[in-house]
Amino acid sequence: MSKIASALGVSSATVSNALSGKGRVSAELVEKIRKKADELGYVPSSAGRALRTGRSNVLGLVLPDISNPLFPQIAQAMEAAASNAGYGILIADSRGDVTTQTQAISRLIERGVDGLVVIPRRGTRIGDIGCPVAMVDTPSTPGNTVSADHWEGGAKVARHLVDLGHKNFLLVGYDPASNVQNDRIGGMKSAFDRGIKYDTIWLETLLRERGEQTSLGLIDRVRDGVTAISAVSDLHALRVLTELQTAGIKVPQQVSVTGFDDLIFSPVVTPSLTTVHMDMARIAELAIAALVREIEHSKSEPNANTSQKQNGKAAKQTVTAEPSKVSMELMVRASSGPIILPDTPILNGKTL
Amino acid sequence: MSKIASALGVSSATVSNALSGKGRVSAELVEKIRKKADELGYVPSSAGRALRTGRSNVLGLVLPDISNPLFPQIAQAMEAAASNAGYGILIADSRGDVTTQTQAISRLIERGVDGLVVIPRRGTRIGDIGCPVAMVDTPSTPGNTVSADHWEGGAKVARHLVDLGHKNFLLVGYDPASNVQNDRIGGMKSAFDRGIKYDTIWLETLLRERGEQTSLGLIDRVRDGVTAISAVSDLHALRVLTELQTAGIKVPQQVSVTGFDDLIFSPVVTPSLTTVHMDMARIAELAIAALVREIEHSKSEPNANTSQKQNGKAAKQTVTAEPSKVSMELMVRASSGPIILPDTPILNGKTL
DNA sequence: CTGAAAGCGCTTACAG
DNA sequence: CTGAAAGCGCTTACAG
Repeated sequence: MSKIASALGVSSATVSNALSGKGRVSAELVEKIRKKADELGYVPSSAGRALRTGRSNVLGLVLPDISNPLFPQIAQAMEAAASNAGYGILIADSRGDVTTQTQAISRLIERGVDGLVVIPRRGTRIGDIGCPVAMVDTPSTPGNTVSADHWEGGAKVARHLVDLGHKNFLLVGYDPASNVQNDRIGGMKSAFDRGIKYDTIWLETLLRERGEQTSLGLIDRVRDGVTAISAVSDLHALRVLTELQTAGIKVPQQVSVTGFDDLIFSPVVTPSLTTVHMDMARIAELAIAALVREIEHSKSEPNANTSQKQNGKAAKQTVTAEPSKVSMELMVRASSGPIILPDTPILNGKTL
Repeated sequence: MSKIASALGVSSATVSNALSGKGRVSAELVEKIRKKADELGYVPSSAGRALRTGRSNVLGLVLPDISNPLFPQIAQAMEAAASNAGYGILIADSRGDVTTQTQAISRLIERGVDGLVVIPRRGTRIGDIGCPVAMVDTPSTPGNTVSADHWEGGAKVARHLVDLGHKNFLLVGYDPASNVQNDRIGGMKSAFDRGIKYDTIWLETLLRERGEQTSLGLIDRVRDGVTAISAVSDLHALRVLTELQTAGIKVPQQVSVTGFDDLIFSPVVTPSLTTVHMDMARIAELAIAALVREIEHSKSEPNANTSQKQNGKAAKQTVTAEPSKVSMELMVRASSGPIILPDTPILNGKTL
């Protein structure tokens, strides 16, 4: 910048004003400065700006588990939303661990992020950390900023299956301690009136005890009359689907299978998977917007603007706007349908 | 920092030296300063440090497509490797587009990254951009820094199938312009000696013409004698697997199916998918290490250290160390095996 | 419309 | 072992 200034014989203040378009510089000078800047390949120093303004224009994204198959959707949506708002995204993986999550948050803060989007490890409360935070979680979790309406999503799939005539369900969860999964299952159950039978299994313990690749014992369930299997994730639905198919059970003619999240493989398998889609772009926009609002706001805030928190008692800065609930969309695809072969023997003698 | 200094009646230089452990401060003073820093909840200003040192300790990660199912593995590995080396990761999605990729890179540079890991859009050459770059691609691409040996991976699966007695293959690619996919397919073919029949299909055009959810016409292939189908990604292998299963074809008894990348669902479907796994952690370590080496190096570099590139002619800074090839590991699982029912009619009359 | 000056928080020679 | 001083690159009142 000083190079541009001296090359043109103007002050760096003028260069700054010209380049930032504050409008206090004559049009022709602006033009000249722009040209020179291009010519010199000038790239403003984010460090200089950050130091002066106290804002880095970078946001941190803390994820419970980057290897989660939903992560691509999340990261992509957050990156796009942040980018539109003029922010960059610094990622941190809390690897499902609460202490790692805390460390990740500290590291991000040390790197000078202006705010944080946290997708918390189940049931984590984030205390005051002296910087704006948007939590993305379930509506049933207090203190969150925005989330999909997982309960409604569960209700939608279940109602769809009930309307198709199904009366005997198997609900498949993974982690019984997950708020999201409990909401989804709760929503499903809410769509069942009397006359509907259902049972719920949670995979986590099952798999830990019997090994990752164990059979889920679905054949027995089907023999006992289950005609619809609803999972809390497409990943589990896929597991169910392929296990049924391997056993020669027809989906959806004999059994309907549904999932959640519209993962990348869901439209691509045969039969394609009926699932519930969340509008991540919207969730991300809301989260980022809440964060940005808070950040802008604290700029004009007159008090306590010393970059350090005062004696460990940081001002409450969690985003306080009313939490937003984003509706979920049912995607009806081939894996769910009316029962076509209800009364024929299910297996031709041999089991798996 | 100045707060700590004045609270203790020492200079900020001493605080700096004490906190950074440079060892020019007496042990007791260091102790006192540390304590005071904790007490005040001191968080060093990354902006101040960056401005002074000229390093942000942040690396940019440019991905062709965040929604790629392999992305979680990549991002997780890069984040971990960077974190271990003391760097943060700023992400940017080039959305498969070359211009977006260029913009993404500029944005990252404007944010002051010290270096870039680029997983290029197929066939992109990144020119001199005035900052260290590590490219992660195929060994067959010139100028890349590190990559998995996709060719070797292809050879490994194919050899595995040949050893199992298969003699008639269908190879499934997606994008015929992808270097990675061509390497994988090339490797497969290299394992076929005379006596092996094979055909290759590329899904991209097929799907564009006939719609995303079209049948791949696998039944005809199998009827014509194909007993092994090898895809360049688990995603396509999954598509193949479920299409076969829906048609009543047994995997692996009648047809073996293999994929690539060991995606999250691969061990979980029935039958679990034989695939080729790449050691992302190692790839990430190598890429980050190359980058860090280059960054550290350019620190001591005496010449041209003016943060701006001189008249558009930036010094060549692409990481030049010999490109590393990381070996790929074959994961033999249930979806591949010897042919058990070679001569029985494949379909019981009805097709799909 | 333009410029001189101060200062954001840090680190690094340089003195003492 | 400790301190005074300079300066990284920017922006923002404040004068003119």
